[in-house]
Amino acid sequence: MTTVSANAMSYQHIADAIGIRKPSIHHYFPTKGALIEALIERYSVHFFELVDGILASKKNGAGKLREFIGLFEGTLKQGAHEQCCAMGMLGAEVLTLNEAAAASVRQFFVRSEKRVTAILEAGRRDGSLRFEGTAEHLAGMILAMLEGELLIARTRKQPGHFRTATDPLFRLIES
Amino acid sequence: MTTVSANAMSYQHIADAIGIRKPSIHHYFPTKGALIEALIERYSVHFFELVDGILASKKNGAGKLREFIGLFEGTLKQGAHEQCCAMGMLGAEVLTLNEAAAASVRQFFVRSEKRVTAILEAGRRDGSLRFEGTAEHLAGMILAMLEGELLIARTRKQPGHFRTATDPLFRLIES
DNA sequence: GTCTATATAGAGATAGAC
DNA sequence: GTCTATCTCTATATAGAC
Repeated sequence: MTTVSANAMSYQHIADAIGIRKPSIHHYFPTKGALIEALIERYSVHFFELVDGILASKKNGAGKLREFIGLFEGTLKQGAHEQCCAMGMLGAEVLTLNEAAAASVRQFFVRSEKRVTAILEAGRRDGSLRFEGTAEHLAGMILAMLEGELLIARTRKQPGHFRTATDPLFRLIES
Repeated sequence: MTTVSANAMSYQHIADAIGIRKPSIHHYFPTKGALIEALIERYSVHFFELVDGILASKKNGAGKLREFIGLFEGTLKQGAHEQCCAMGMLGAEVLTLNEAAAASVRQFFVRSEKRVTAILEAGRRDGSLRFEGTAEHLAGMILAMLEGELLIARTRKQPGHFRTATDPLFRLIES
């Protein structure tokens, strides 16, 4: 199921993929809104488990930032479980989602920005990162860069584009 | 027509918006693929006219970069003709587009990256911008940041988020 | 918990009148 | 160039049997 958008994902696709019939899915997710909300919740929990693992590691700030960016790059790999960041996918469709789902997507980005802010502040404290201004604003920029590059990388034939587009960040802020 | 995705945009929506009936649209755009291709072409021509105007201006590189970023910020404004970057919208759906349309979207990003590269090189020459590494790679990062922030900004309630997430760039590369 | 059958709505698209 | 009428397909969703 190389799912590419919430709107493009249908009960029929899911039914075919897991080998049951369409109405059986409604037993678990009565409406599509409920299904998408569950998808967001599941992805979100998984993502922040990984991120909090990174935050708890012994690496310095720059190392944590590289690992965080690696999470995003990993979603582009052939055969990856998720072939794009589910939130970028849903963010693009946020205006078509119900209010609960839209709020969850918004929440995802707010929480992500907080985590990147924490990484940047750690890096500034331990001397591995150097930048002026608030960590929060720079975190917003980095998150935007990552979501945007996932989007752009999927349009490119060039596999290494993600790396060349995100590496310049380290030339700018790494000590 | 607050169009939010190519898949969400239907002949019916267009018909309602411009006051004719669905089949009349097929007279101009026989298939939806043709319609989307025309949309991409039109948007692309318009966008690069604006960008080339910026490139030809007397501003220094940093000024040109600010103007280029302003083009993206403008698409977020209430009542703007386009309420999101059409290419970001289509980029997110690129895997659902036909080959011709997908190639046009890819081409759009390639050409955009070239323009940003030119702006960065101009800025480095005139001394208004300072950065290490290739201008092309940094251009990839900036474009990713812009597309990603358009996406994220639409999920945020906070109107100033675009500005705070893109401003840090200038603290990093402006002389 | 999964199924068949079906309801309802909307999509893209075509035929043919005017 | 725009219309009415219609086709076909697919979508989400429900009822009710097993």
